[in-house]
Amino acid sequence: MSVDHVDTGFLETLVGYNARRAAVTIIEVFLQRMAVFDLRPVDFSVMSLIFHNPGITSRQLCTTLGILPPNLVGMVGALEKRGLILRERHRQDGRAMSLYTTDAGMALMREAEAVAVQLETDQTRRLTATERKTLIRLLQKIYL
Amino acid sequence: MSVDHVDTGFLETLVGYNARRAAVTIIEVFLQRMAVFDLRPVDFSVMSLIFHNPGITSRQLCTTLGILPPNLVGMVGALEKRGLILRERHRQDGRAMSLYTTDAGMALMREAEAVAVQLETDQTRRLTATERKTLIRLLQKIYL
DNA sequence: TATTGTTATACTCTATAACTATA
DNA sequence: TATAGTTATAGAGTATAACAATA
Repeated sequence: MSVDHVDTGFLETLVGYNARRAAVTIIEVFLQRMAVFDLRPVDFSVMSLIFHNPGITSRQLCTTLGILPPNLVGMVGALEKRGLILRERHRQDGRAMSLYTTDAGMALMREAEAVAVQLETDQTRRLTATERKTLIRLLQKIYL
Repeated sequence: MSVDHVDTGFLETLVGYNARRAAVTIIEVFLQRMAVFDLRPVDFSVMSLIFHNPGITSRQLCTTLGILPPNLVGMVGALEKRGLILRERHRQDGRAMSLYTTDAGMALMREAEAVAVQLETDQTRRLTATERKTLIRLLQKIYL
């Protein structure tokens, strides 16, 4: 026998379940709208951090975003190949690489971040401005 | 040059970014504490839905949890092999499989859900009971 | 003709080990 | 001796195509 209505009552009492479902829902739309920039969420995060933190190192990117170094190499390489970022040897530490957005990278990110802000508005359309602020504050109380 | 302090200001204005970070933080602890039951988050969700919806079909599980049918087969097969669930041919629809938790499965889920509830309390310890309720309500406004 | 479940398989994402260059 | 970056590779997670059985 199947069931008429699936009872998700218990799972919906869990913050982890709800946070994951909400994140997945937003990421789906993110993927669609960022396809024009050929940026996955992780590429967007990496570009945004380099954009707002010129000279940030690969290690700092990994620590901030929870990416493992071997998995960042390919991403940064691809972004450099596309002419969106530059890699320079760090001036004080010859082991590290300093990352910068190129003019093309900056132009792309200005557009991409505007799309992200619009997407944010659309995806939280059922929330008031106050509720959206509250939601973000409560989420940060969990992971920060 | 590296940067002294990484500015994550822009990313932190995005609900999607915050929801994902919060979800990942909770899931990390979930993995640790559910290891004793040998249940990943997806296994827990599947077991919980079968537990609270006896007779639910594979198709209903897939639709509810956003899992693709080919990827559910192995999970259900493993849970059956462990003696936690039973699979029966659906009585009205010979194509479908009805799923039920065994006594062992029910006993396991009573324990596992108690651990999930405790984990919930621990992970949201910086939130008041009201804030936790608000957080869940706002997240559901996004994905439901 | 459509749907449920299944198999096989490809693709992506994430994780581990080991190496180099530098500190 | 430790750290930043890199390479190669393994493992986990997710996706598509095609099929049998049933509706």
